[in-house]
Amino acid sequence: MLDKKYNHKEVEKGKYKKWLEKEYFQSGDKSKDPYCIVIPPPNVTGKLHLGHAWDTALQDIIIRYKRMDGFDAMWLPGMDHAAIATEAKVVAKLKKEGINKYELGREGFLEKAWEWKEEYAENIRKQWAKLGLSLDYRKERFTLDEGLSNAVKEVFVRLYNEGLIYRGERIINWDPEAKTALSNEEVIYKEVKGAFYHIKYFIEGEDDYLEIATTRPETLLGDTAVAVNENDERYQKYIGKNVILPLLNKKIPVIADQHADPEFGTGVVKITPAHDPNDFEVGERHNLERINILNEDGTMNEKTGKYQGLDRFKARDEIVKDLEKEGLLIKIEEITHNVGHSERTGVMVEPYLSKQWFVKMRPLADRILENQKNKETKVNFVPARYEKTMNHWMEITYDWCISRQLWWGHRIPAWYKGEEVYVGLEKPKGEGWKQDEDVLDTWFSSALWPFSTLGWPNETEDLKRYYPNNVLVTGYDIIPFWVNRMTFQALHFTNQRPFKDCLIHGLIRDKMGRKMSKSLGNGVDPMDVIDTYGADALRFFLTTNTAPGMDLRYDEEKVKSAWNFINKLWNASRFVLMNIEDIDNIDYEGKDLSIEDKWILTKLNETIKTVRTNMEKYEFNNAGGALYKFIWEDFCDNYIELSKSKLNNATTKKVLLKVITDILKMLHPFMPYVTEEIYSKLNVKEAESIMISSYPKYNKKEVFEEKEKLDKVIEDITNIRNLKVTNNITKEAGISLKAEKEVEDIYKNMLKITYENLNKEKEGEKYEYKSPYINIVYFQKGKEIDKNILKTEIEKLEASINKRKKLLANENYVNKAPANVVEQDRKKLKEEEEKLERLKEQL
RNA sequence: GGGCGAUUAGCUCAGUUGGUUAGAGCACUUGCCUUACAAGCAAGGGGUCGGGAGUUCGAGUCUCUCAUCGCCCACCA
Repeated sequence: MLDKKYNHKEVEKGKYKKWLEKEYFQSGDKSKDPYCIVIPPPNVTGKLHLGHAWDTALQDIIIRYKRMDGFDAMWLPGMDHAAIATEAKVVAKLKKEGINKYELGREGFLEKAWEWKEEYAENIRKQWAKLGLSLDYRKERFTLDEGLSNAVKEVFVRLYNEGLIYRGERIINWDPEAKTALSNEEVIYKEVKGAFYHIKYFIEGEDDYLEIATTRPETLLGDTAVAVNENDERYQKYIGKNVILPLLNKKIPVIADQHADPEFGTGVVKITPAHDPNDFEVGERHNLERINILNEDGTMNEKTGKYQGLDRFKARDEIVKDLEKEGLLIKIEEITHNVGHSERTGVMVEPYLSKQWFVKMRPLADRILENQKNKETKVNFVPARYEKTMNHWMEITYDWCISRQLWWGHRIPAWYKGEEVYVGLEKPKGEGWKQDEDVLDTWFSSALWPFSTLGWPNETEDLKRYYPNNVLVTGYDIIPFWVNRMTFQALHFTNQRPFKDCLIHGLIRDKMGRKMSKSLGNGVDPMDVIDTYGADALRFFLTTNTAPGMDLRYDEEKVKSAWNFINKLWNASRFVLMNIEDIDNIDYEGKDLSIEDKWILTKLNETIKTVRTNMEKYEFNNAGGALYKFIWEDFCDNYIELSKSKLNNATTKKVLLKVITDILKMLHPFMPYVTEEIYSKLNVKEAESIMISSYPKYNKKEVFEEKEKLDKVIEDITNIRNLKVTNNITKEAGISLKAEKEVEDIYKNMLKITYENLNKEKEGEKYEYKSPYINIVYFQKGKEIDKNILKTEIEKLEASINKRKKLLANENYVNKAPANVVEQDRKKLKEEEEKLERLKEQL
């Protein structure tokens, strides 16, 4: 028997371990159709947050549903080495211990990083277990493991040989804190206060000057030209002349270039090819020298004379001071503008000239855009609008900078000897080859995740069976980083989409709608929530409180509400278990079913249909809502109450058992622990675990037309209760009752009418309620009847009838609206008119 | 500047291809310790769907427009 109250800690205890021991999570039954999800690999940088809990709960719901529904369901776990993020953490940890990364050296550092990885991976597995995720751990992968590293190398080499990977000197986004290049996607633009510094650039040998505005005055040390637009009449006369670069007193030319916009600022632009992507292009066009003025750590380098060694911001201050001293500073105009920051370290990124490896994106992106036009082969986004996000990024894409000046990651498979470059899977033969020191962007390996985890480039059984994956579940913020890249790599290397569907969810926010972040300190640890309310309540909250693709606010009250729902389920189950001890099968006979049995079985089947439809559409909010309503209202409030007077009837008991079994099964993907606990206590069950039982199927034979009748009876009961409450009818009131035989007891039980008060006295005011199935009168002495309520109701009803009559008199409506809709209206009108009759009689 | 989303009850959110009287949870009112559950039961109150225009027999739902908020992208010398 169940305890009196639902206790999530007791319920969850030991279950996950048992599931693992029984190997329920394992895939591979070849007699079934395959269904595969690969987990978005969490970074081995720390704890899982609520966003992970949400993301994985969604996947677990899908995979458990599919497993119960007869698929060979495979959910592949794994983790991401998260190159820059992890390296930053390990560096910080070492720093605390007084160890410098560079003193440690590459090998020593990697050893520490692997130690870190093991520790955090184990922690993540523990959290997955707490959440109850049915992952097939035999398939677990790590982006840096041998197989995946081979896949990475293979892809790099092949793209290189196809001309889709190249090495070149470009302006990239430089993170001076992590001392590495970043991709455009890893740069976050934030609005900051800054200034336009207006500076005089004197014309060589003249008293005249050009006024130039810049937000980064320190870069003037790297200027190699000044540009104006050739159509700009103000400046045409200067083209071809030289200006004197302030502070350095160096001659640089005035050139004509379309980059200078006469409408913007003063119309004159300083050109710093080594520190601005646009200027870089101008430099290319005019063959200008590229002068890099920065060190890797963001300090000024040896080319900057007296400023050498100063931090870039300190140097800016000094330069502005010096300009002012020399009378070259015209004004400082304060502005707010968007400046790029590193996604990981948060520092301002520096556009920086550097030799890096790039993926040539245009052909790969076009492949996606082309493929998305084909309904049969495209990635189906849910909600569909997110396809636009992917397409948009693919339309504007830049070449992808993939090299990172880090140690933790896949080392670039390129070797150099003098001017020679060799790219291959292995070190080339011969002496003197030196491998590239850099590693690859972490997303380069995660882009291969859907197929590299299944064994690609080898033609493995798993790859044949589980690829493409059925669905990928992730947040919309990850589309540009990951979904896009998986898609073009998959199309390029496997000629298929990586997954058929892509279920997108939003971001988790705090109760006030703010993003959860460390700096705000508003983060919620899912493990704390599980401790307080249990994994089942957390999962139900996360997956049923929002429509697909929308953000979700974390609200403890709602988790509590989920807990209450589970407690309700618990108690309903308790009631059933208390009363079915002598039942050893659920094979009831159709002829033995009462009207209430038929009613609940019909409702059950309607619910199964709705739930299944919504599970297939990933609309778990609707599936959860339908279950909530069915369980609480139909089953608990009505069927259980109705069953209480029939507990000596074996059929009633069997129906109770049948319904609670199907309820548990349908809820299982949402709340695995509690459903398993209750299921284990059932007398009759098809499997030793609910996990491997079958998902309920819609059964047309158990849909009965008597359902309509009981719906009406229940409506009557509500109305009669309302009549009693609004008129203060007491227990002592006399009752006269006439009801249809089949439903008479239902009225009596639900209205708590006993023989004592039936026909007891028939004096006093009459309170009457009539319907097709019942005619009941309450007699209460010494009370005036408040007929106002009745009058209002009649007025309302009359208004509704008039409206409907008018509608049905409208030829346009009758001719154009679907027949069933019109028929519904006619039926409704008839009912309303009958009801009006009855009410008028009572007046 | 471009795109996307949101705007529905006091709060947080649903509302599927346009079709009865727009739903839920929490909060609120009233009455109940009825032996599955007081973290519960019963009965209620509360919104005209951001504003405006249009299409339609019929609009929360489709179109246009305006407003506010949020996100993404671009610009930012």
